[in-house]
Amino acid sequence: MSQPTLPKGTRDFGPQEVARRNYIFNTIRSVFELYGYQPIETPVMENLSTLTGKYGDEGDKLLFRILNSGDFLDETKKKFRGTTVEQLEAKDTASLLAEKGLRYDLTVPFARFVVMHRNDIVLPFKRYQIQPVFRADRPQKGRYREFFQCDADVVGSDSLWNETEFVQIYDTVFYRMNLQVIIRLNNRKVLNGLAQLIAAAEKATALTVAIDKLDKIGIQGVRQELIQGGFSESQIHTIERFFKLHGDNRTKVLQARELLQGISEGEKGCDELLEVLDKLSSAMPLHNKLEIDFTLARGLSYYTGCIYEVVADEGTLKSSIGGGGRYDDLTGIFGVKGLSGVGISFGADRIYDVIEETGKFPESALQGARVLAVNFGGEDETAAWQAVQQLRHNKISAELYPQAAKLAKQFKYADDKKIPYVLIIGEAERNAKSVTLKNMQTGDQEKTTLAHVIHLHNKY
RNA sequence: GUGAUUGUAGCUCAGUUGGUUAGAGCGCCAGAUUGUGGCUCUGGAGGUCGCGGGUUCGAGUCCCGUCUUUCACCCCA
Repeated sequence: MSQPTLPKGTRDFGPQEVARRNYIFNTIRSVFELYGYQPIETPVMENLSTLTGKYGDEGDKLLFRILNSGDFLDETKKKFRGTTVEQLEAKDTASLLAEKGLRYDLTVPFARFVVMHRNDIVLPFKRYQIQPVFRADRPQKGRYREFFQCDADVVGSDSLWNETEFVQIYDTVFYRMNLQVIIRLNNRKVLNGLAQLIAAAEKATALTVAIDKLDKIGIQGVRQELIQGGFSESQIHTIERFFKLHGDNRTKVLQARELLQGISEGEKGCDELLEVLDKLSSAMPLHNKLEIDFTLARGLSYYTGCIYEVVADEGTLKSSIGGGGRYDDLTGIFGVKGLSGVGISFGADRIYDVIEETGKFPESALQGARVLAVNFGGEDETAAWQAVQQLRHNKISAELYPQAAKLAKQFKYADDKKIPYVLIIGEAERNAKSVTLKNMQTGDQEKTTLAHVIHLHNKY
């Protein structure tokens, strides 16, 4: 087949899809800016050395690597002539083939940005970033190889006001999108405290990975997973007491704090959660559900404090449409110690899928000309073109049908493109110094003046 | 990366145990209607059956490979 195709997991976007995506981006952007975040952008590609080792072994496998340019292949062949496979494996041969990669998320490039521009930025630095990221994953429902993340992070502030405001940002964005979501909140210190409580600090990761699956594989599944992970019955019993805690958010945290008594890290995690809840209680009530959820773990290993996850409370997509958290020493990996960061991310493509499925895109997400002027050719054509210019001069988006085609064809064009008004200027109208305006939705049409048309449409 | 699954007209899909010239609906184009879209009627165009190989007298149909789609696992937005 000579038909062109797209790489696996990538998509084209037509005019309507772009309009709807812009609606999502604009909603998120306006809330970010409302909270004082400023935009930055970074390149789609980073040095591989910036990216590798930041996302765990699984993450490294999902990095897209960019083949080096030039005739390096021949050079490399010469360079390694006569060397054995064992010698090759001992060297960093990969970097000879690829030294650049596509970014995997926006957080690591942001950390790199902060380090490189540390003398130019004002701390605490609040930035947002809306750009595509790339993962060499197998595509499936809600999972793409190229997708947009919308991140807001603040670096250089330990204050829990940041954590508090991120809850509000999530709440506000989804409220503006008319979407019901559940904002889940936990704290890594609580999870670490739990691991210490059962004397399994070194297995903290295995522990969190297992209990993170609770809502997916159920209590029995988690038990299985924990048993396989080498946890004892009594350890598992303690773990289960944790995720069986119930009551309102405050009660749950207080109960957890009691269970973690004497484990200072765990107590601190609970105190942080309580502080965020307190701060929120003195603000306007949230529109969406906020749930303290001790089973929330999140994969990225660099989280150290509060962690967030957002799932839609409507539609069928079960995976998260947003997530984030606090990471102490984010920039440490790039040599600048002691800078703490906290941030959140919106998964724009998954949000799109949910809004699409629930039919909640507003009509205004459509865009295009409001008025089509029909083209009769000759002097009529000139008159229509002048009218179009008048409309544009008055900020009314308008277009002239580019040739004197059959009227039915021109009307069908307006119909197909959902242009709501058609302006008709023919010989009769020119003689009467008037125009005919047809409303494509109602089918009504009236003879009027161009000035009146402009007056009418400027009201919108 | 593991395990399934899909591919036939622009779109959604039929296509019998392998058997003439591969069909339908929608869409598209033209006409009925030379100043009016949606509704109706009439006619028309449009296919290397994902791609490559194999079996067979004969393959859309069976076999192998490959790409692609979708889904689950892993992991994640």
